Amino acid sequence: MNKEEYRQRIIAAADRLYYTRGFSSVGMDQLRDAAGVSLRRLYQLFPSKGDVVMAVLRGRRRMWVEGLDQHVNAAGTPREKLLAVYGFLSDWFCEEDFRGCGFVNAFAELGAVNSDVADIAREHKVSFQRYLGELVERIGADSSLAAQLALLAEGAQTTAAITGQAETADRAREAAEVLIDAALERAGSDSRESVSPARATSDA
Amino acid sequence: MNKEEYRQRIIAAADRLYYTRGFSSVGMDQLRDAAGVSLRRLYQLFPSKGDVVMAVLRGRRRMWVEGLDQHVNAAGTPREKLLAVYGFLSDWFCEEDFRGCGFVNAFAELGAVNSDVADIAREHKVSFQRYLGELVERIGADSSLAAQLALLAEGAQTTAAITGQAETADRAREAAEVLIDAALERAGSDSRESVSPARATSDA
DNA sequence: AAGTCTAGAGAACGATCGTTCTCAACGCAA
DNA sequence: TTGCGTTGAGAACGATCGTTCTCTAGACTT
Repeated sequence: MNKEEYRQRIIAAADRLYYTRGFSSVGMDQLRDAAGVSLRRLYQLFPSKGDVVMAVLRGRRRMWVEGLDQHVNAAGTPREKLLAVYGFLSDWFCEEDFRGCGFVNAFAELGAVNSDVADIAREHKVSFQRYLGELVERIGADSSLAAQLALLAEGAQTTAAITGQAETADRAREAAEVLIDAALERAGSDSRESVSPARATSDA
Repeated sequence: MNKEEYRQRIIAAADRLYYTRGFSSVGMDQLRDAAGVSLRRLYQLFPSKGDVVMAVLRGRRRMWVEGLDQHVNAAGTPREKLLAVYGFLSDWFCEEDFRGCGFVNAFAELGAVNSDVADIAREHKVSFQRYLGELVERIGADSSLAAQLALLAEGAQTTAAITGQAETADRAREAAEVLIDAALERAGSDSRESVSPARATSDA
């Protein structure tokens, strides 16, 4: 077992503990036990708890991007790709230990006293909006649609976390369909003169 | 200065400290200094820190309801009342120490280890949805619209908190207008046969 | 085989936290 | 004035936390 494998073991254990109980509720001793490493090795690989926290958040960022890409790429049309975002959320919300967006939670708990945490949370949200912006561009709708769809996704995460209702993702998806169609209508009536309501998928 | 006045002083100081720095970052000593009371009196009025936290959250709940009511009641038509929700958010987001929804933050930091906190956060979100449900009922749209509008408001709060962009409230409002109009169209074409797109405000 | 380096187990340390206790000062009834 | 209850200021306590240190055992080099 090399250093990188130890790192991954620690990050995986820390991610689960921090996510389910909060950051300040989990001490280094508990992390050592859960990861099955010595305190010495833990501090050798991560000089401080803050380093563990940041490594966990970076890992979560990667997993989010991968999971999202996977769902979006599996969808066919650009419109379906946009809606696949909410399918991704739905799958996530159904996991038994789902407890909201890890970055929102980290920002809430540590953002005010740890600027690195605040920064990565902001980056995460901004890059998600950018991601949606690219998908929105492909269906030929105005970029403001991306911001609207991001709000739905964001709201779904916190609502599902607090109320525990995984179906929240479906409500977000339904709202997204309405917003997408409305944006496409607008785009259609802007470029030409006027266009029939539904069905306005752009090219791939 | 009677007991109730002391309580309010303590709650006000705790609210500001907890909201801006997080709950576990603020100790009872700092709270004592900020509130200008003795530790003895603090513990006399609030037997434990958890009691202060719950009192703060209950106070925030009251302030949220009052502020929301104020904005909504100032609006004329039912449709404007629904949109006033986002005006309320906009004003809030512009406050300099805005740091997101206090209940989301509390849930993120303490919800996993403090069921009272998780409960009040859930109650807060559910009652907001119910509130929107009543407003939605008045414009004659389907109740699913309330869930959609709640997601926008929820997403706006976390997005504005993390990115710092107060204009997020305006994006949410624009999306809300689209969703409201679409819901009214649906309601119209259900009860009658078909109806013109915009302008379908119901009676007061 | 001797010496050197590494690592595990966990004790120890210093800081901080929530909470309680001490003690002196004060208000007030008799 | 004397005695009694209450209060403020802050020391003290016990627990916990992040971090470091000690001690020992084993692996590896020559």
